[in-house]
Amino acid sequence: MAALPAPETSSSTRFESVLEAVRAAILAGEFEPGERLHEVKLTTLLGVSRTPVRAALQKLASEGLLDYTPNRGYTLREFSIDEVISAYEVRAVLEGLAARLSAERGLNVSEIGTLQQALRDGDDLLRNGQITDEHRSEYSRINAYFHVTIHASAGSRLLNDMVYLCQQVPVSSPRNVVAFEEGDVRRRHEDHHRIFEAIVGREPWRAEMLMRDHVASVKSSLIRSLASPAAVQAATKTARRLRR
Amino acid sequence: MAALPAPETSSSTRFESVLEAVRAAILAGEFEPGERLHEVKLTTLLGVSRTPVRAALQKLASEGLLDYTPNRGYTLREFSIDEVISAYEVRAVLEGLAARLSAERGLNVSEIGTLQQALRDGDDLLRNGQITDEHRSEYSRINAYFHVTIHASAGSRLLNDMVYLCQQVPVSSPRNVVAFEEGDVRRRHEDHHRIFEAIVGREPWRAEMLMRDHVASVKSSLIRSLASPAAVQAATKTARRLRR
DNA sequence: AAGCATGAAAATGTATACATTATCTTTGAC
DNA sequence: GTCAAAGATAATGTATACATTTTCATGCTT
Repeated sequence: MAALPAPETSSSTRFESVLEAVRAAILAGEFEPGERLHEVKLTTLLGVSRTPVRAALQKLASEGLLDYTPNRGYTLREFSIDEVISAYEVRAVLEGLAARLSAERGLNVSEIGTLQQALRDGDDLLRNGQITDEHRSEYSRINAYFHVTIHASAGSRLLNDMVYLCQQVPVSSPRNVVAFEEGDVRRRHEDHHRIFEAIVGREPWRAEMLMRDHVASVKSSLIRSLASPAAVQAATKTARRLRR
Repeated sequence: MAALPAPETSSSTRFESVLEAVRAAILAGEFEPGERLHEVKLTTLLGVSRTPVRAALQKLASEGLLDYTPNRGYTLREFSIDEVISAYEVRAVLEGLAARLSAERGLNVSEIGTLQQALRDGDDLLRNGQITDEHRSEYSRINAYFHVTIHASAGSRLLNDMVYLCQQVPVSSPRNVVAFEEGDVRRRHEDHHRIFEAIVGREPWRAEMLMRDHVASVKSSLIRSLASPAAVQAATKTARRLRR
């Protein structure tokens, strides 16, 4: 069936463990926006010395999650709705560029294989009428594979790093597809087919526009769900938790 | 005359001094691509302990200048021509987005003032026929003001951070305008006038396309100068030094 | 001679002590 | 009672010692 494995996640060094622990705590809403993250507190909380804690905080600041002021330490950034939305705008133009570059360079055999696999897996998953939460979560993984493959085929590390940064913005992670309605999922899967077509057909401009609109549509869904929280409550659940 | 002051540059903490010192050393070509940057060596070289050195190296890695592997330290990244070129592609779509967002939001009085000042200063500078290196360097500062103001008016910190990251890629910094031919400088200044017009006139799509092409043209100039190094030797000078 | 195991050297990871800066509390003056 | 100054407290910045890992050289085995 699905030949796309889940990504591995190991941490050997303490710095990495602390990094993930603090990141998880932040995303779980355990800090207020603007709140200071004291090194010593985290130290006692995590049972390690200040050294790996400092390194982790610096990394999180470079990812945009924390603010840093010399001699004053780190504070949790607050993300306004505007910033979350513009993060999608940024991601849209970046992924659009990735699709264009990919179409210009052309895909290699392995990349074509992965994309076709992702398309087939999606087809299979959406074949039957009903879509459960499990389906959505599974589709989320397939979706990630599709996009990551295209980013990689663009051949620009800078571009890759920046897409990663976009995904570090709370609420703008691709796993949020879980929160979308069934029609949205089907529509997006059809987008994938067309985008693949444009890239394989070496149509850079079309690939860029399709991908751009594809990602921007996530933004629209988000705005829609924020406008009517009762209608699609699942979508705002995470958002509210993070803004608390 | 020119009411646009130069940016200030102070460093209070040692971490910052080390950061700038190492960054300057890298940009001056004092390390080979792929070469390791040993903490202890930098320690003895700079007369500080490993702590600020480690912090500086981590920062430089987050900016994309260094690679990091746990337990194995930092190495200087090598930037292929392709990567430098695609950095311009990225910058083009990002600045294009900034112009679009700026046109959508509209400029405030202060921003309009700064942009008009930049345009006037450019007009004055380019009025007389001859353009010296001093003129280019002066125009470079005016150019930076124009672009930075538009980034800021887009109102997205993520976008700002990413444009900054693009500029950290060697050879792709805006100060490279210095290396351009006279016709290029004049052409770009005219671009500025049209971009300003589009933003003030609240034409998001036009603003985006103009800005995108404006930045992409820098890429074209770079490619041109790389193709015929004898013709525009100044442009490649920095590039060769950094790739050595 | 090639390859592998062993151990020494050196580099990075981590903890901790001390220095410097920021923050808070207290005290005094008005 | 309010404000300001001074000291106390606590936080971050830096240096250094120790732990762990990597790397390299040495010598052994085949």
